Amino acid sequence: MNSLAEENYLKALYKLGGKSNEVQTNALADELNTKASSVTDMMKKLSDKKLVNYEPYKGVSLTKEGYAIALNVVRKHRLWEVFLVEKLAFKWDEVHEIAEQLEHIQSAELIEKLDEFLGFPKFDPHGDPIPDKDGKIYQHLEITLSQLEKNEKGIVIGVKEHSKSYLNYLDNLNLVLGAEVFIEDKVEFDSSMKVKINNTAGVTISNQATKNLYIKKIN
Amino acid sequence: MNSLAEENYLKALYKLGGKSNEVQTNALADELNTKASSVTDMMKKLSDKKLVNYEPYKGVSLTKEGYAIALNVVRKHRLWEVFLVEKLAFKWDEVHEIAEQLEHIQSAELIEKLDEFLGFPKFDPHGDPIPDKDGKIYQHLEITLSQLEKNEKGIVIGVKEHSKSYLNYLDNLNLVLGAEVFIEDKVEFDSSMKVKINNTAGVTISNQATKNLYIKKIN
DNA sequence: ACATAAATTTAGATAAGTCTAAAAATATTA
DNA sequence: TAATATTTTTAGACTTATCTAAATTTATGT
Repeated sequence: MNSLAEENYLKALYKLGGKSNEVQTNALADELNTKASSVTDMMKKLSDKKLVNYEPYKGVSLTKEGYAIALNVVRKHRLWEVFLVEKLAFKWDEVHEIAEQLEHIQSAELIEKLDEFLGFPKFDPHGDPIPDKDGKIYQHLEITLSQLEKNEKGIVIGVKEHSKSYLNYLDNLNLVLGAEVFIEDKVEFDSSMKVKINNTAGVTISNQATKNLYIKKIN
Repeated sequence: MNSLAEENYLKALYKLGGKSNEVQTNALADELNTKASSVTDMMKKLSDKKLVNYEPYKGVSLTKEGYAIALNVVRKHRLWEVFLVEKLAFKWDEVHEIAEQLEHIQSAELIEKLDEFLGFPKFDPHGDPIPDKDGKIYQHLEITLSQLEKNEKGIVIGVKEHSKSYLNYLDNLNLVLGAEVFIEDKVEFDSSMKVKINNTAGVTISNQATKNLYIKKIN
């Protein structure tokens, strides 16, 4: 069994380095709001447990086993987020902190039953893929709204940036998962866009916002 | 905010001493599977935080504030048990360990929403009362099956003993919440009973089993 | 009431996880 | 490439929660 702290390090390692990329000590420390020296300590420990590949001064990456654990934590986090939004009516900008706690509950049976209760969702409320029991991930193409051209249409399928303020901003525009967007115009100067959301009156959206929204192009 | 360990001590204090009864150091140590010296340490800490009344060698009891925290942990535990049984189809003998983890999730809003999602249940899957948001408890009368007389009838409303083996034993007899029992005979020698469960063929049940089952008498 | 037993507390140690400050290794740049 | 800057690690300290063993207090029995 791995401690809460260990799980959080593995998850951060997954977030920053994915399946096998090297991550720097400082990057991990930043991600976890801790100090580099604490990271070093933990990397030694995780290395002893064969959950990470660690060589002093050379960065760290997940081992196969560490990856599996990290992915399972991610799976739990995202399933709980679906539960919170779909069943308990939380908004998508309110669920992260609670899921950060729920993701550490230890019970394989609980998660399988929760998965079933939720209808085996493939994506969480932010459009992030939910790894299945065997670690398989249904990743969708990463086209952002900013990449669409004038007169093209798309469906919102996810967000790249997860801050509360951004999610809240999108929510107010009705730019939620499943919303239809039509590009009325693109402004070359600042790369902002004028779009129609679900066929309502057009609004202008900054590049900062459009480049963080994943879209599926439709006709 | 209180640590997980602190919450567990408060909960144990509630279990053993209720709202305000004194609890001995060793009793607490037994309940928590820890050592008396650890209990003493924690009592000093909780006393500093004004969550318990503690005088060396004299035992401890909850303060008003400590009681409120303990009761909230109990509320969370029991609501999660309802969720696990009613929504995720766990059996009543499988939920305790998972609820022991879930009870420590910190989010008042989560619990209010969960309560609503579950339909504001008054009792958990073992018949234990669920304190409401304000700490009110709907306690039902504590009559046990062993107290019924020959030819009397009752409805199972709860268990006094929560061991997995006992719960499993009851489940196999269909002696679950809501089951109807009719006393066909009482054996004076060993206080065992011959009962009909939901009008099926009579079975014999030991005193050990009948004295741990809460019943509501009916006609 | 005095000796003994039982319960409780104190003292000091340990493990996990974190921190600061200093040392060491690596990277950058003039 | 030598000096400087950046990154990382080491050393030692701290906190929380726990333990063992010894000391102390309270309870019990004759």
